[in-house]
Amino acid sequence: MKPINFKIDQAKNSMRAGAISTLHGEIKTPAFVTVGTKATVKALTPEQVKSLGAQTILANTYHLYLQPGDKIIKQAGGLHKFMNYDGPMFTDSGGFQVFSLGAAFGEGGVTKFAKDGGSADTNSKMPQTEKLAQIDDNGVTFKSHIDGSCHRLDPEKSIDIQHNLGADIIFAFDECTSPAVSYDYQKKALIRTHRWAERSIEAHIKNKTAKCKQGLFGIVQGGQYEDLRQESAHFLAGLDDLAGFGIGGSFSKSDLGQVLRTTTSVLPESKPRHLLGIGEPEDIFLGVEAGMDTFDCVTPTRIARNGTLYTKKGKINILNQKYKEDFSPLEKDCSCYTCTNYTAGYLAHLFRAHEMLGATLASIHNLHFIIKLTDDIRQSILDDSFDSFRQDFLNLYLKTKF
RNA sequence: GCGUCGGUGGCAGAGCGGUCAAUUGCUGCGGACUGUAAAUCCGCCGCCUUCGGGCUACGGGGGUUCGAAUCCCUCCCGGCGCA
Repeated sequence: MKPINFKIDQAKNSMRAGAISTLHGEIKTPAFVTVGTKATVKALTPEQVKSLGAQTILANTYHLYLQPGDKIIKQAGGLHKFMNYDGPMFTDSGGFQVFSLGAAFGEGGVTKFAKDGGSADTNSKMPQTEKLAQIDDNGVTFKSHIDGSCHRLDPEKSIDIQHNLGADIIFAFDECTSPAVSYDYQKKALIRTHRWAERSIEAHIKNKTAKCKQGLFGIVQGGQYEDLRQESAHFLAGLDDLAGFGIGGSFSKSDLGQVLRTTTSVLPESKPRHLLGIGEPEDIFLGVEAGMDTFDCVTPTRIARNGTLYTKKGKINILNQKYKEDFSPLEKDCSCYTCTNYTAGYLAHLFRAHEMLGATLASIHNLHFIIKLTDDIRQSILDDSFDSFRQDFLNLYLKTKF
């Protein structure tokens, strides 16, 4: 029996509405995957995560390996038991930390997205620091961001850790590249990631128990280059032991949709596709249209903790003066727990007072917003009304964004 | 009343002759955040500005000095001690 099954309920052009079934339940797609890096969705209990409509959580290999250690989580009975969450779970392989603690470390403004137009972002400077990750063809040497101790992660180690963690969907170890890197480097990294995918598979299928419980996804790389994306998708499509695909790495915002379409056109329709680390509302529309099934992103919860909230009319900053005396809900017609029980003025107070309930209420609202959006997108595919839904949503959302 | 210490930008609190429109923290006002190094980070925060600079400022007034938030005199206000 396969640990992961994917069925398509409705497909139109390249997009589809379907369901991924796992041993811990089903994920109706397209779906937003909440991020719970360290076995916790920051500021929320798993019960809150569930009750706001989330279907699944993604945790992180590198972070849990360092703290508390994958052995401890195995001893506790696995990730689900450890954090008291019985829904489907993903674990990322640690490939993103190759980037965030490597190329991007100490580089203010370097993100997965190349800045359109190439202007450097001077708004978020961080002190120049020695990189914490060094890559070679066999793996990555990390200096722990917690205590500076030295650690080695490679495909076998990453898969071993992910076996111990026990998520339903696990990812092959990959190199997430910086968008600033040259074509030649992207290609080099791509080839390395392919070798690592083969090694990840080998390590996975060797473990008979894990093989039956956990589905392994390979990760497509290639940066913003369509030919590299295609090459990568081709390669991974040929690996039968993969249960699905992650689309990783860096993009340029202006041609995200195009690059994704090029990629998915090569991937088999029968397997689920996860877009790693991307999840602004406008990106989800692009992704779904290009045939992506699931999306994880830290944005809803991170910006929530920093005081930014999604509304149908765009993002707002609750710290802005005008919300101090606004005693209506953030959004009048929002059905989330926060909006049905609290006012914008109360949230503004909590954030000004640095009260942690603010982070909780804001996270509930933002996750509800993005999850409801993906649910509505799914429904619009089933109803064959995706185009008009997208147009109505984005007209309102982007128009008042600034 | 005498003695003594002190009065600095919204607050706290540095500075004790030039490099001071004045360290720093907080508050205030904006902004950023895309597989979480993040309840974080970045700006701005006397007034005016064609962003070069200009103007008024460290309790009030007077003085010393080329130059004072910084030294002296005096007044006002506050803390403490003694009557």
